[in-house]
Amino acid sequence: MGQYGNVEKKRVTIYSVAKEAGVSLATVSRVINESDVVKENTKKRVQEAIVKLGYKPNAVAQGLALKKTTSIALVVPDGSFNYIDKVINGLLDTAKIYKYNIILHTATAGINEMNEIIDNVIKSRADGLILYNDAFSAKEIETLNHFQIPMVYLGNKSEGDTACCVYIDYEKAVYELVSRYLDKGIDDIVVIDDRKNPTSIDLLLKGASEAFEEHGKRFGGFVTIPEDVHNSYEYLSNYFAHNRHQLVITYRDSQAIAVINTCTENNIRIPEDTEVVCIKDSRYTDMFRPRISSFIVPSYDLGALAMRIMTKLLSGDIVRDKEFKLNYVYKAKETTK
Amino acid sequence: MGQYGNVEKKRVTIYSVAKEAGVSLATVSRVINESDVVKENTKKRVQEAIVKLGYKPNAVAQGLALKKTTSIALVVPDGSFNYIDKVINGLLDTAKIYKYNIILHTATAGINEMNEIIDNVIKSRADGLILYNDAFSAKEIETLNHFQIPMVYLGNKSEGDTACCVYIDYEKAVYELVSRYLDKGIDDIVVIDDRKNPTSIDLLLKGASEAFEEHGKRFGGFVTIPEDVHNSYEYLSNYFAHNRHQLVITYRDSQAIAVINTCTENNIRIPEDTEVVCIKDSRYTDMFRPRISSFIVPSYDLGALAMRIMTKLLSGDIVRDKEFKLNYVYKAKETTK
DNA sequence: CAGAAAAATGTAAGGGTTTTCAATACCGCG
DNA sequence: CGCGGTATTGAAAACCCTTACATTTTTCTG
Repeated sequence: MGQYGNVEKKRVTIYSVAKEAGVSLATVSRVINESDVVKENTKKRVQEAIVKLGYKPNAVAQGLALKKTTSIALVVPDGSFNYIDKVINGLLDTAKIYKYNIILHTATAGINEMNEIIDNVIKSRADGLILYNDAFSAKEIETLNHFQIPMVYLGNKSEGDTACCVYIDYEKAVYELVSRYLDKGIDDIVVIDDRKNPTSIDLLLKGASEAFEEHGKRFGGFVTIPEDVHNSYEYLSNYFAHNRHQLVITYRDSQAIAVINTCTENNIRIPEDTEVVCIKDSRYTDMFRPRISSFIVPSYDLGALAMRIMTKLLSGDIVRDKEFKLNYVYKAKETTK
Repeated sequence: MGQYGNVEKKRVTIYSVAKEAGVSLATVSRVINESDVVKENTKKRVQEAIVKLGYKPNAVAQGLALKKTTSIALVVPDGSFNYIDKVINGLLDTAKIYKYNIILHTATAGINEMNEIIDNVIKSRADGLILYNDAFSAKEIETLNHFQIPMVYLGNKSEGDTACCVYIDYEKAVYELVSRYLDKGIDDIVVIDDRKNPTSIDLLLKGASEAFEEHGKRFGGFVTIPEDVHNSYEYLSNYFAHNRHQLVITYRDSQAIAVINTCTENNIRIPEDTEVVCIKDSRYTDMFRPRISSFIVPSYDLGALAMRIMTKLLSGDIVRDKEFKLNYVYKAKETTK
């Protein structure tokens, strides 16, 4: 059985084209690769042969010859598509421009599948690896640093200082937000601490802590969703049915919605009694009622930039900066006063 | 520059292993591929050499030799990740089991990028193509049928009858739903007709029409969002601020939310004045308030099955059925009486 | 128009596997 | 011990390309 089922037509290779055009295969190769040494006349003949035979270069053979595959592996947390939508779009659009293919992998955060993925990346000879790591622990990520694979961390700071990273400075965002509230004398502030997204959440906690410290106070306000809790919505519901706070900060829209729903159901008015801020905006933060106050995050750019950096890395360019922080904008809506 | 940056260690290939183990490369190949003709003793020696050298087979070379890449291309509509989350999960999990890699492509519905994608698929020698096609027009899909690529349509019926398809029988779902309402004497029913998802929407319209016809009535109730409308939320808002209906059927959660928000803002009570049903459930249909009545759709299974079928296709098994319809369950929540 | 330089093209050696077919090693038996 | 046969192993072609280097053709100079 040949490629593509039982098609029995003989394959058309660079040889067929060469024969058809009456040149050597080297010349055909040069035409394909847009080398400018080929005479205009010959080039035309070859191109006609290519069209006539419907020849398409075999990327696998090219990959073998060139020792690169123009494909890069993308690893995202299992079940994350609903919130990394735009990131992936940015990534894919940029990949398309540079003719890279994206091989998609998911890893369940918590279960250390990194070794398995690395294995695959090495076998498949992907040229590089982009890791969307807002849900992976330092330990999981550490696994990656043993390998000499061009890598970009996307969505968070890289701990091992070898790889590039592009992310939003959530630490600063939260710092500014919390400071503002502390200035107003509001200090009953909690951060929803979802242990399934440790790296990102740690930034939030850090930002909040700093702000508190600077105001001579100690930050202790986190609601920790234990790692083994399956239904975090239920967990939060349960908590907020019995606890009140002045300001609740969440990372994901779904958590903000859980908090808001629960408060409303328990006659806690939003924003009068409790204010809620979601760190990352999503298409739903604006569709939900009340509209959820959040930071507006350039997700598309995040993905696009990560891919751009990857291409630079792969083309051998020296990438001087290791950390790329993208800006965010705070947008107060209806869940804050 | 070698594979993976400036690592200068000589590559370890099947030759290195052969040398290390004192056998020929053919034997190493046999060990790798778990051929059972190799003597136990030799096999052990080879395996030790593999471990010692850290050898990983080069999938590119294998691909060339075997004329297959164990990778399959997945095409999804641009910007669809927020709603095909689970489908992709099912697909990837299954792909992992069968050791297939997924190459991810997006195509903007409406702009005919299929040719470009086909080109890529052929160049990259992906073994097959899975098309999530709830947003592609028949014309776009037609392009694909010219090529002898093993293909599975996911999320919708295939028009060209060559390829397999796995989908939810939305037509029947809507038929049943509408019939139920008509039986109750409710006939001011509209379907949100988003021209950006023609194939799926057409099924809805068909299902509704049938039900009406059977009741001796003519169905004319669609609110068509023109293709050139960017912000469909706004469009729907505008419409529902000035029009009332007894039952509104939408395909996506975001459309249902738009309708509900607008109705509420215009003092149209839900579900008392207007009922709303969303065809596909999502994590948000249950988080939104009021909870949105919807069909519960086995999205994960949809993806998993598509991939399973693909593996069957590729292993040369005869796939007798062409159409795989998956079941759905209707779940009345708070937007219906 | 010869000869040198430049331009265009061709030859052949990889790149790392799989697999067919041939060669060798090993077995049991007479 | 020799033979037929089977179990292992090896040699080499094939998969389809790129590219350094060699060769041929073209162009230019005097």
